Amino acid sequence: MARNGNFKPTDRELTILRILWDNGPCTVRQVNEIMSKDSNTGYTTTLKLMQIMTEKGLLLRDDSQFKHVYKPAVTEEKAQKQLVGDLLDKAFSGSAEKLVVRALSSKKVSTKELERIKKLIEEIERK
Amino acid sequence: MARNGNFKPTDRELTILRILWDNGPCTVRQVNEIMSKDSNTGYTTTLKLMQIMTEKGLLLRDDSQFKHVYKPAVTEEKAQKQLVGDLLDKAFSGSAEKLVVRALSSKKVSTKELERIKKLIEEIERK
DNA sequence: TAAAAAGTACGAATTTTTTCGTTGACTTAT
DNA sequence: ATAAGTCAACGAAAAAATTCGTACTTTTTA
Repeated sequence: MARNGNFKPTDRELTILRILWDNGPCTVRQVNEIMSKDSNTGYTTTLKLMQIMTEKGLLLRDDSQFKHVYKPAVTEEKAQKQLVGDLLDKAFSGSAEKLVVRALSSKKVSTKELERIKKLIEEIERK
Repeated sequence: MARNGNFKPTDRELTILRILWDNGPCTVRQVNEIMSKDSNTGYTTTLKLMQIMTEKGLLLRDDSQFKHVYKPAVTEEKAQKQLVGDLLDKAFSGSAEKLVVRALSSKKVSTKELERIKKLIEEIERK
């Protein structure tokens, strides 16, 4: 999917990407253990998921060793942009403002974060 | 789904919700016509989708007339909060700041919008 | 070095989503 | 009032996502 420009991971796939972004390249077992903290998942289930994700072009696999090591094929930044862009279109009719409003009101955001966001806005405005 | 607190519409379902939020209560035909502008969809396909959404608790149906009229069971605001919250957790490890950064950099945002967002931030800060 | 442990591949079952054909009920225009 | 058009119900099938059992391979360890 990443290959042909279509990046649309399912929930489960996003969970795995998240784990790999946070922890760096992992084996299936490592991913499975982290994932199982929240929702119990059989080892082979995780394996299959990651194999399919590799086929889709979402993950890259190093199979030169016995324990295959997987890593994301997409940077966190690129994926996040895509996901936000999608949500923007589908749920907010393209209004970034509304999305920001909801984001800021949906979770507690620290004063420091707010300050940084303001700075970002001012930076954008200068261009 | 909305019923048990789980609000997780599929893409297709979100498209339909979007149409109903924008246009107010609609018959299946109306929704189908709007949806078909982008992607051709058979009438019965749309019908089935909306029936299932009704079962799931995503839509409400008035079937007192021959032509059933559907409307969202969830307000746009509530749905948007949910969706942003979900994405926040799943793709941003809960960091609203990052999400906002991505949102502002993923689409062109007008100066006016940026100003309004700044105002919003200042408002939040005052509390 | 042989048994146990850990790993991958494969295939199949299950569930969910998406699609649409057919049928029969209700409305409208003739 | 009847033919043509519009609609909802239903069932079924295709496609996608999720799950896991089993078999086979490699590594570890006793």
